[in-house]
Parts: sequence; structure tokens; C-alpha cells
Amino acid sequence: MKKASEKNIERLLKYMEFAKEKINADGHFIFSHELASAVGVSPEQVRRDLMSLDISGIPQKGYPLKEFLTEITSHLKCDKVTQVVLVGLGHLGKAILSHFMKIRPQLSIVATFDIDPEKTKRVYSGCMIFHTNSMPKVIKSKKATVAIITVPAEHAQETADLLIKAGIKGIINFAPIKLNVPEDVFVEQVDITLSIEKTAYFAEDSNKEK
Amino acid sequence: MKKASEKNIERLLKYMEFAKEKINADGHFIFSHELASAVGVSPEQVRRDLMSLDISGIPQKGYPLKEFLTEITSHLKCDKVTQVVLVGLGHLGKAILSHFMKIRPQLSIVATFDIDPEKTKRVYSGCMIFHTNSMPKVIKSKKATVAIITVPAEHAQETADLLIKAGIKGIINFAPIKLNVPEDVFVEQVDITLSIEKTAYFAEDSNKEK
DNA sequence: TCATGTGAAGACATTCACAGCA
DNA sequence: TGCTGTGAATGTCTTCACATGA
Repeated sequence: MKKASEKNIERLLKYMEFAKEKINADGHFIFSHELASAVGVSPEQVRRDLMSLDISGIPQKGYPLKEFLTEITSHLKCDKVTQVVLVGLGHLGKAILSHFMKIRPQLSIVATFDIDPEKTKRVYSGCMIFHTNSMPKVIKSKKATVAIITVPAEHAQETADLLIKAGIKGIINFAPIKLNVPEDVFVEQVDITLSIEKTAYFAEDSNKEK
Repeated sequence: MKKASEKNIERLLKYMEFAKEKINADGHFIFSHELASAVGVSPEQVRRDLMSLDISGIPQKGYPLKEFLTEITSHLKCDKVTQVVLVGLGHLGKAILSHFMKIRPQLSIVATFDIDPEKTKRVYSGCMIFHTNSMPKVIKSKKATVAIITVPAEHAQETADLLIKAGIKGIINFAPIKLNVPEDVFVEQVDITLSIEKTAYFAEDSNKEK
């Protein structure tokens, strides 16, 4: 099996999300053009993405919704449990914790860490705050494989190093620096400042073109 | 001039950031391979990106740092002032406000909005909170062109519509839905849940390949 | 000699166009 | 008839390979 691209997986996750909503509402079938307009891509793109799934649609009717959901859920491994930890309880860390505490039943934040002793040994949003020192121990005992980094940029690399040593295989990094990691560790960079600056650039741009 | 791609602009912004740090430290020249390793791309990629700038490097020496910064700053329009507003003062909105209040001297959040009357007519992180009703008036008077949406998903589209009617040309959308906007409005989608789910997928993936 | 600048090749992603099926 | 599935064409982005210049 050829490995799926990041974009492919992102779109599949969105299709899954939409299908979940739709199954609660009505209908036993779903068309590629429905998924397409919900996610903002072309119907051909949808069908191409679905080629990697073990499912086939029926012309004029679409894809059988229930089977579709079962298949896409297992394909995206959303039936497996993944433990997530969060490091750095500043404003952003707290916001993510309270906003995204339970992303899916199978994917939740099981522990958080901060370097400030004032903050530790407490519970925030139903989640225990440990001191950074105990990261290796807690990560191993919780069997966490994914981590969210919301520490200041100057500590992001050392945090990543510690996490990886403790067994973390996927990192969502909110610090605006490039992390150096072994190639078996996946890093998703979320750079909010960059997003704002980029938007400012393109917003300006469309002003000028008039 | 052919229009630059999003990726191109993202990388240029990162080069600019790195060059700013470097000029404070030392050196009058900067190599493409320095920029490359700082940002995590190949040197060829850097040189390709810099082709759109009106600057040329000197073999064996690199690019003259000061001129480079001047040129890239003006190319990215980072010498122009842009007013940003934020809509939705939940956890995430507050975090962004306090974390990114001043992104650059020329780019700052000048007003925030919330629909909850309890929250309005106050100042948070040095920024006035207005009621959503007054969005058109305030946006026009502040001459804002960029907006950050951190309202719940079910209100994101209507918020976007209002913003656009008030003159907003660029939106950073944290709600997990696709916004429908006129084509002269730029939308940057920041979907944190999706990022976490994607990372969980690829983290799992590398587990399996062993 | 070593880094830049760039045509050409390659890799990757998207769209087109249409065959095939219910 | 009209929606799926997919080969082929197109478009976009990245890397290669090398001529050029200080």
C-alpha cells in the first residue's frame, strides 16, 4: 500500500466528520458531490481520495452511508485509542486544554505538564498538571504517543527531545521554530503568528489589485 | 508579476524572521544554506523563493543582510500597517489576544467582539471588547482589513458574512467549517482539532511500520 | 573554489474526459 | 440517465545539475 499524503488524510478526516453529522440526520447514501461541497473540493477529488478505501459507490445513489463511515473510521484508525499529553500551560495551552479536552472519544488529553511549580499538582479542566521533570515517567505510564507543545519558542526543542526520548511519536508544535526530530517522529507545525501575517499579506494583496 | 503562492509567502516570512534575528547578532551577509537550515528547506528552494525579490547574492559571500532585510520586508508589505480584529472571546480568543496582541509593530489587534453582553464594554489585555452588534461601525472606524474568527462553528459563517460586509479582506478562521466567501477575500483555515487528529494518524502509522 | 541563479527534470496533486454500470 | 471509477492530461511545486561569476 502506497502511503497516503498529509493532504489526503486531512480531507478524509473532514469527509468522516461530515458523514457522522449526516448519519445522525437522515439518508442512507451520500454522494461524492455532497462531500465535495461540504469540504470545499471537487467531486473528482473526493472520489480519488476514496480510492484508497475499501468501498465502492453505486452510480445514481452514491456511497452507502453506514458502510462508508465504518470503513473510513477504521482506515483512519479512529477506532484505536490514542493518548495525548500537553506541555506548557500558558494562555494557549489552557485554551487548547479546555477547548479540545475531548476531541473524540478515542482521542483525549490525559496529562499536562508545566515547568512552573506554582501550577503543578493541580487539576485544570479535569486534567492533572505535572511538573516537567516527571514527563518521562508519566508519559510511559499513560502510554501516550502524541504530544502538544505550547511552551515558549526557546524551550520547544528541548521539550521535544524529552518527549521523544519518552516515546512520543507525533508532535503538534505551536512554537514558531522548526523542530529537529528523528524521521520516525511526525511533526505538525501550527504557527498562528505566521497564519496572521500570511493573511495580512494576501488581504493587502487583494486591495491592491483593484 | 506572477502572483506568489501561499507556500512561497510562508517561507519568505520565515526567512525574514530569521534574518531579523541574525542582524541583531552579527554578520553582514547571509547564505542560502543558513536560511535553508533555519527554516527546514533545501538551499535551492531558498534561492528559488528569493528569485521574486529584487536582490542578488554574491557567490562565496551570500546575500548582503541589511539590503536583504529591507527588500524582503517591503516585498512582504511588512512596512505597511494592518489593523486586525478578533471575534469571539472564548478560551481560544482570549489566548490569542494575550499571546499575539502585538505580532509586529505594524500588525496588531485593535478591537475584539463578543456576543455575550456580560463580556462587553470591558478591556481585556489592553483591548476593548465591543458587542457583536457594533462590528460594522467599529471595523469601519478602525479601518481594519483582517479578522480572526474564534466563535463556535455554528456562528462562524454568519460572522464571516458580517465581517466581509464591513470591509474585511482577510480572515483567519479557527472554526472547523469551510467558510463561503467572495473570491477577493482570503481565508486561512486553522483547524486545531484536525491537526491533532492528523498527527494521531501519522504517529500511529510510524508505530505500525516497525 | 564555492555559492548563486536557473533551465530542465522529476515528483506530486488536481482536473479533465469518458467508459461503465445501475 | 447521471454518478462512479480511473487513465490521461494538466498544473504546481521541488530537486537536480550545471553554467556563471567574484
